[in-house]
Amino acid sequence: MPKLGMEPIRRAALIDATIAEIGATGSLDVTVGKIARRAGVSSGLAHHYFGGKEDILLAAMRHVMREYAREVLRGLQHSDTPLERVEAIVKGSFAISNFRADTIAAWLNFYVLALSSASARRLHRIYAARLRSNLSHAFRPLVGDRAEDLAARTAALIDGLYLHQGLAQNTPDGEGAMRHVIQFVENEVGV
Amino acid sequence: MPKLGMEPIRRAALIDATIAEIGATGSLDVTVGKIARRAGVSSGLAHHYFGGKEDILLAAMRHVMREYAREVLRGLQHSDTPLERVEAIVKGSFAISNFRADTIAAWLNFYVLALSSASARRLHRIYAARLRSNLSHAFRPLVGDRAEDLAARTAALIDGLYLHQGLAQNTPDGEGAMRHVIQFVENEVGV
Amino acid sequence: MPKLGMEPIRRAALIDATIAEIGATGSLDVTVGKIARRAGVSSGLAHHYFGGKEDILLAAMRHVMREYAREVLRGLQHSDTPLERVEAIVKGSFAISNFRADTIAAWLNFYVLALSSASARRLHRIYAARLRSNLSHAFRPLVGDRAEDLAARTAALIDGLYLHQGLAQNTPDGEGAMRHVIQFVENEVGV
Amino acid sequence: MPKLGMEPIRRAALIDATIAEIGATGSLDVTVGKIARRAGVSSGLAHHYFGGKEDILLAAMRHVMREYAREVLRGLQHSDTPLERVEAIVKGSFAISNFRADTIAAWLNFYVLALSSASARRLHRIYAARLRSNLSHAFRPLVGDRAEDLAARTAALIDGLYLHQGLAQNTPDGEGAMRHVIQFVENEVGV
DNA sequence: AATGAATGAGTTTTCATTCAT
DNA sequence: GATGAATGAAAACTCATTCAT
Repeated sequence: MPKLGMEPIRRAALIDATIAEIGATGSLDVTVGKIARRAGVSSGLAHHYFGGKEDILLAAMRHVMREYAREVLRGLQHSDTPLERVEAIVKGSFAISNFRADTIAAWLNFYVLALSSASARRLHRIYAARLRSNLSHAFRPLVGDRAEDLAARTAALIDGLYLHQGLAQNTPDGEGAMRHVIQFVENEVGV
Repeated sequence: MPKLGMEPIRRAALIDATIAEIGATGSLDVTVGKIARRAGVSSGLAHHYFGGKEDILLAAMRHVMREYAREVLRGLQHSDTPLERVEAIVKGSFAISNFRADTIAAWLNFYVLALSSASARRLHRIYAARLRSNLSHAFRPLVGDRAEDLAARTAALIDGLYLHQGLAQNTPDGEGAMRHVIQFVENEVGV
Repeated sequence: MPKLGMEPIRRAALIDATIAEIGATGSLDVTVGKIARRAGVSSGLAHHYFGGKEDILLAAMRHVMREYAREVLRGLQHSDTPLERVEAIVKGSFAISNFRADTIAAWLNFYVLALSSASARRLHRIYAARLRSNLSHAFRPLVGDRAEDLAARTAALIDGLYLHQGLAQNTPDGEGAMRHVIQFVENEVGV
Repeated sequence: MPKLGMEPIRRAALIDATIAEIGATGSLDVTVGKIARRAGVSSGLAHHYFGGKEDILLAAMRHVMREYAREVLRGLQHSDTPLERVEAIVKGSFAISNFRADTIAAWLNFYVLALSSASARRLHRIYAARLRSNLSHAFRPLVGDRAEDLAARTAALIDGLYLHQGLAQNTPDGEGAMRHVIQFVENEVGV
């Protein structure tokens, strides 16, 4: 007899398994079968819940993005000055909850998937726009019209550091990456 | 005697076709058959010359990297001051010869491939080390001990802009990306 | 729940089809697709159950060897004198259950496969050692120290007759082959 | 300018290379390209001289069989008594000129090829008939009407020992195999 | 709900064979 | 005569997806 309310548990398990699997192989050439096995369910069930492989991948990315958004939000709620707001966004990007080898691999693969998949592209645009907008608003009181420009550069730097950390031989160094960005920001806003 | 000296011609055609094909699909899920067809040869020939799919991909990336290195070198030869040297490296990264949609897609896919393929990783390390070293040398007369650090940040910014440009809806804007980096650099070295 | 317990049925069907296919072509240049079709399943399923072509081939041979061992065992259980034991082993080798054109073709191809495949060689060694040991034990009460030597010669004669029968134009004549060996044995032990 | 009289040299080199290649891989899954390379010529030339792969294989086997026939003939010419004649045939079968790992692998593969290839079968029949006839003639003065039967058994034993020696772990022991057969023969004819 | 049996399309890879030069 | 460039058919193998139970 099927237990009631299993669905959310299964979905979560499959999403976690997906990220773990991407982290383990380093690519999206991950089989639904392996994801399902890692989640302790059958491959059929994975399809049943998500529809298809791409949907599983996107659900996993949505989860990662949600975690990231939550982290940033938490930071913003404790920020009073504009500079603190900027730093909260940056810190959220490199908080350990997102900045694990698994998650970084998922992000990078997702970026590249956005080149070929329309739905991934759509999802990516949402994320990118929100990050840009967050940064822009935070920067405006500090640099006025340069805010847009600075937000773009900051976002690029963040993503570039993700790339480098993802490809580095040692464990991702969130602290170090964060300092890079904050130093850059402080230099730009002239603290 | 058979047509002699076809090999370099075929190899070049296959490499070009590979980059074009990656650009067209946006991913490395590109079939040897399609690459070969685009190059006007049979799939068998592609294997004959390169050995296998991964070898074709790596050969294509080596070609792209060589083009990039050539571009940077050309710039460095016309540079007299340290700042000019930095700018030459940056300009090389965004010169139209590398900074086309095709090539950017290849670069991004290559970065992600380095997560899962040992030979891609090896190749990537060589490229990354050279870029870092070039920037570091150029920065040293300007900022002394901060050179290493600044080189890392600059490299990350460059790669981040690649990522953003690759995912932007419009044609890649090398000029704009370049200005971003140069502005960043000038701000950091305090011109 | 899906149809359960299909696995043993499919495996048996695939093994039978493999032997039939080898018999039909006379070689191991048999495609997984053809085997699968003959077994009434898809080629994917054959891989699913066995892993790969070589595994299918080896599973088929293990089946043939098991049948042979069973036949010999049955004979031995009804044997009281040493000579009867020898004859039981010989009869088992040429019993109709093994000595059909199909099976002979499989054996011969298997022998030759053992020249190039380590796992086939391993399997062959097991079979050869068991046959030798069975014969040796049976011969010892009859010829003492000559048992080893005689076992080797008998085994060679059996395999040689397999070869000849396999290549003969008419249907394999197990009876005739058997008589050859038994006559040889009786002559050697001096009955 | 092509040297005159190169053809026989090329053919011989290709035949030797074929046997060596079969010995090295232990199977007939030998590529024309490898054979040609080993012989120091192009794959095109191999086809030019022999027509196709099967023709190369058959030419190699014809060569092996010719060597064997020569060996036997030489032995027969020095034989005076019937028993000496039998022994000459047996010795020829295990003379080092045929009984090398390479050659044995070729023989065994050839036997199995005869199951699926009509021309190999034809060739095999010629060889088998000749061996049988040689043995039969030699046996007749010794055992009269049992000659046919004894020839068949002797031929089977010879081939069985080939099989066993080909699959043994150590270097082929022609001497030992020969003794096995001669002992068998002497026992049968009652020396 | 959940399984896992089953499919079959799609991809890489290998090679005998052909042929222009 | 001789080359080796080029082809393309054939085969193994993988995997997303479907579906009966």
